[in-house]
Order: sequence, then C-alpha cells, then structure tokens
Amino acid sequence: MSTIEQVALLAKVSVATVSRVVNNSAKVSDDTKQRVLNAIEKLNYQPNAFGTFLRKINSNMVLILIHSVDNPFFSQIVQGIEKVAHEHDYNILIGNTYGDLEREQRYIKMLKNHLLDGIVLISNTLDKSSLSQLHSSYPIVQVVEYIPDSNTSYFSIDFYKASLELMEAIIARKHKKIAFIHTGSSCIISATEKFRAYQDALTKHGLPIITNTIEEHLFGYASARYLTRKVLSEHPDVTGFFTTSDLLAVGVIEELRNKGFNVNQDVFVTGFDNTIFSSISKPSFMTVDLDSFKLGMNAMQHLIDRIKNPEEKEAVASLQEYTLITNK
Amino acid sequence: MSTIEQVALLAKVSVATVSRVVNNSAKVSDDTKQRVLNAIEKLNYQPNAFGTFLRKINSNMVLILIHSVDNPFFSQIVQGIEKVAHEHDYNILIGNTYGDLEREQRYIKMLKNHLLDGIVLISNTLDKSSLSQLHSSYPIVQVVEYIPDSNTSYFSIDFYKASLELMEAIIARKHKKIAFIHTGSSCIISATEKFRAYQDALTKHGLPIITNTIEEHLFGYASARYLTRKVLSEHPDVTGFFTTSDLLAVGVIEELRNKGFNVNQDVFVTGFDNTIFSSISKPSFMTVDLDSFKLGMNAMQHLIDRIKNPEEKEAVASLQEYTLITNK
DNA sequence: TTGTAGGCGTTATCAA
DNA sequence: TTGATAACGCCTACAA
Repeated sequence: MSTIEQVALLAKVSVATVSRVVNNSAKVSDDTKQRVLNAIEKLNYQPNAFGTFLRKINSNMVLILIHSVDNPFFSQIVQGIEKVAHEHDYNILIGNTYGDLEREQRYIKMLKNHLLDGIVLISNTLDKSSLSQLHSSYPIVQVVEYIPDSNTSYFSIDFYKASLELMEAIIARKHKKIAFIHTGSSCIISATEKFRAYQDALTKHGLPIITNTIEEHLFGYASARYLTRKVLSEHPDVTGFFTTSDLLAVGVIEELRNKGFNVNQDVFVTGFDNTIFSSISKPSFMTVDLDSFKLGMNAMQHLIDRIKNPEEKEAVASLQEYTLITNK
Repeated sequence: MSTIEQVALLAKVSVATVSRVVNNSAKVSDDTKQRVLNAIEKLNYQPNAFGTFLRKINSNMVLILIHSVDNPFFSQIVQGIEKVAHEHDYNILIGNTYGDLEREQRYIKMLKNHLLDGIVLISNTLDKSSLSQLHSSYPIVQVVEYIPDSNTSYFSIDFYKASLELMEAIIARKHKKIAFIHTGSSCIISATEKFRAYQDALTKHGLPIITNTIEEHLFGYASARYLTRKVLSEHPDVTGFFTTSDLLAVGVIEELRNKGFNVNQDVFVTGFDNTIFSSISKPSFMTVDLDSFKLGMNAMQHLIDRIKNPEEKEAVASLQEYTLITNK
C-alpha cells in the first residue's frame, strides 16, 4: 500500500499538493499536477479512507439492517432507501441479522464506532429500552416493523386497520369460521397488530376465534401447508384464512386445493405485502400493498435529516396509506 | 462525540491507560480501571473506528456485491459466505448493484480505499480486463457468475454440462421442438453457457433451434409469459421449454396452463437454481440444485486465504457438483 | 502499574 | 501556486 507521502516524494512535491490534486480542492499548476498524477499512476496510489474519515468526521455510509436477504418484501423498501441515499451521496450497505441479537449488535457497533453515519432498521431485535437509548445518541430510523413508544422514529402503515379491512372483506363473503395463519416471530408489531385486528373483527361480528394455529416455523410455505392441515382436521368447517404474508397464503391455497376445495368459492384466503408470490399465485388472493418504495424513501429522508441535524431528537411516527388489492 | 483524551482527562489517567482498559490489552490496577470505566460510562465514550483502523491496517469487513437483494437465489450463497466469515471474525456487508457500473464502482472504491478487506462478487458488471486488474491488487473472488479467463478466482458449477443434462431429459421425453426462454442479461456466463448447451444438444439430435425468443425484460414472471405466447404463436408445435430460471419456468407453466396444455404430459418445462419458486410450483418442474451454500462457503474461505496471504495471486477456478431435481 | 511521545494517512490552515 | 505543520483519534514502544 502506497501513501500520500510516497507519492509526494516521487513527484517532488509536498503531501499538501498531492492532496489538492487528488481532491481537486485547490488550484495546482498544470505541470506539477501532471507530475503528481504520474506518481500516483506509477505507485498505484489510492487514498486510505481511514485517514480521510478521521479528518472528515463522517463516512457517508448508511447501513440497512434486515432480517434476511431472502424476504422478497424488502426489495422495494431497499430501493426506496437507495434512491434517496444516492441523491444525497450516501453509500448504502445491507446487513443480515436473522433475528440474531449478536449479529445485530455487531452491526450496531459499527454505528457506535462512527464507522456508519446512520442505520435503517427494517426489522430489529433490540428491546424497547436499548432501542430508545440508541436513538438518543445516534441517527437511526425504523421502517415497516417498529417498537411502539420506543421513542424512535418509524415509517410504517397501520397494520391493525389494514387487517380489519381484510377481515371485513372475508366476513362480507359470508365466511363464519376464519383461521389465523402465521409463522415466524409473533412479537413484531406487524404480527401483533394483525392478530389483534383478527380477534376484534371476529368479536365484533360474534364469530369464533380459531387461535390454536399460531406456531413458530422457519419455512413459511411448508409450515403454512402444515398449519392448514392442522386447522382443517381440528375445525373442518373453517372456510376463511387470514394469513400474515403472501407466501403463507400460497401455501394455504395449495393445501386447500389438494383437499379439493374451490378457492375463492368454497374458501377464501388473504395474504399480505403484495410480493411476487401474490402475482404468480393461481388462483389469486386478496393482499395489502404498502407502497414500500415510498416508505423506504421517507425513512431515508428522515434519517438524513437526523444525520445533518443531530440535536433534533424528537421521534417521528408516520403511518402511510396502503391499498387492498387482488392481482388479476 | 467524546474522545479517548476526554476520558483520560476525566479519569485523571493517561490516554494509554484508557486504551488499555478499552482493549483489555494490559494489566491495569483495579481502582484505576474502575475510574476509567466510570468516565467512559459518564461520557458515553465509544472508540472511533477510524482511529483504530488507521493503526490496524485492515478493517475485517468484507462486502458481497449482488445484483439485487430480491433474487431469492442469492440467499443461500450469502448464508454460506456469512458462516465462514463469522467463524473468522469478518463482518459481512451487502451491496446492490442492479447491474449498474457506477454503483459497482462506488463499492469497489471502498475496497481500493482500504475500507474493505475484500469483495465477493456474486454478479459483476466490470469487463474482463478491469476485473483482472482489480484481482491483481486486491482480494476478490467470484461466485456463481464469473468471467472466464479473467485471471480471477471463481467458484461455480458447469452450467454447460448441467444444461446439456436438462436438454437430454427433455429430449428423452420425445419433445422435438424445444424453445429457449431467457430474460435479463445475456452476456453473463450462466446465460451463455446455457444457450450454448441448448444449441449443442439440439444439433446433436438433429432438432431445430428456436432462437428468436431471447429478449431483454425486467420482470421475469411477466416476460416469461409474454415470451411463451410469442413462441406459441410463431411455433405452435413447440412442446419443450428450457428456461434459465425457476421464476421463468413458473411463468411459462402458467401461460401453458392458460392455453389448456397439460404440463408434464403434453409439454415439458425446466427451470434453474432450485429456489422457492420450484418448491411452490404446481405442477412441479425439473430444475438444477447448485448447493449454493457450499459455493458461498468455499468462495469466502478462498477470499480469507487471499486476504491473509496477499502475495498469492494465482487465480483458482472451481466448478462444483450439482444435481437435477424435481421437487415433489 | 502508569505515562510520554511518536506515528498511522489524511486534510486544512497559515505562510511563503 | 506551493510547502510546513498541526490536527483528527487511536495504539504501542519505551521509560519511569
């Protein structure tokens, strides 16, 4: 690794001049500039970012913390974030946490060590007080998933309201026995709100709650099929399925068709997030579109505001519009 | 932001002692240690990584460059990489390039600026000579997609051989007219090798090549459906479909079923990569499983070797086993 | 056990 | 237009 000093030596100039050439930060006469450029070329010199950042204070790097890269739902959010980031000259990095606190802490340490200017949490594992504390000292923002009353800004939708609407849609189709199908963490806000709406809608209409279907499973598709079999064996008269994600809906539908049900006729299934899975599913099902691109943009914009204006600590809570749709 | 000096001042010790406490690097008497810890606590001190790294030379950060987070195929590779990285105490970051050279260059700049210890390229946009040059100065490795003869290590499978086997499977089922369905970049190695195998297999068996179906489209599923319609209108007697990815296969199948074909009976479709799409597809189709977890592990291991042993420049080319499977 | 001081590679200020 | 030089925050001989 060559340093600015070696370049200066070879070009017979001072390090200051080399720096000026590299950053185009001040006028340098044409022939000294050429000498410097030649030296840079010859030594294959590349400035060491740590030296630079040590002076500059900030790195212009922002990290997105997601559960795992394989959730198709994150793609649009990430693109929204990247759009705004790009416009403001921030570099975006992504880290997988797999819901593992230790991994998450490793990334958060990069923030605390001033290696990152900020973090966008798409799903986080920290508890309320750790999060709140982090927010009080560093620029962070939550998107989609968030911890309520954690004193930390978030951009999401009203999962409760959207779920109520889905439930009303199912009930309007005269289904009396409706099951709740969910896999994965049940303590994230989207899951708790969905379940709350599920219960409230049924209670309001005097319908039974079929709660024994909440389980923790890793592979969404397979466990959705398993849960469907389980529900049907315990409650053969169930005809409505409220699932918490599109992939689950696909699994439920497949299992129902296997059993000879005519989906959308005898039985009705809803998904969530409007991912590729709801586009390719035959038959189609009702799902919720979040405009996650916009969520990502807004969150990133907010994060940048915080980075540029660190004294402003007040948490912002924004719940954006969504739409119920059925693809094709 | 508080510095080591402020901590030293408050604790009435030297910065050296603070450093020793922070890094547990040498014996410090219990009560000075306590004083230092108190000061750290009070000032909410976190060491600045730039100062540290400036001394340490390397950052223990490795970047994975992928096309986009929404390709389900990358998930296993990333997990393989992360497993090995974790074991060797490297931090993994991910960057989306979207096939955009400028974005890719921004990330590569981080490598050149010594911010990163190495890069894993899952898909890259650089041309052969740039890549080769990069490899000669920095630790990089290619996984799955690679540029042949670029003097850069890669870990992948023999796409040509796998595709030949798929073609033989189609032909063995008595299909005489077989179309090639592909969207996205056609200059990546996986695409060229698949197409070469497609042609060679047909030639070998004296069957016609139906080439006019290669087009560039963004959304795999929709364009697969479009291409299928196009093929069928131009060549109504086509009964075999060799597609370059599982999502394309799903699109082709949907279109075929729409047209009243009995898939796996009248017509036969193959996919590639054994992603979630091949698991959920009904009917099922034949696809290729790459053991991408292992590919990721091997690539990362190689990268670490290079990071630790930078003089070793010889490129390693490894083509790993794969399996043809039909889910369920 | 603790402190002093030099250096990691860069940028920015001040003179020349 | 150019050059010395003092930071930036940290670590580590070396000394005490």
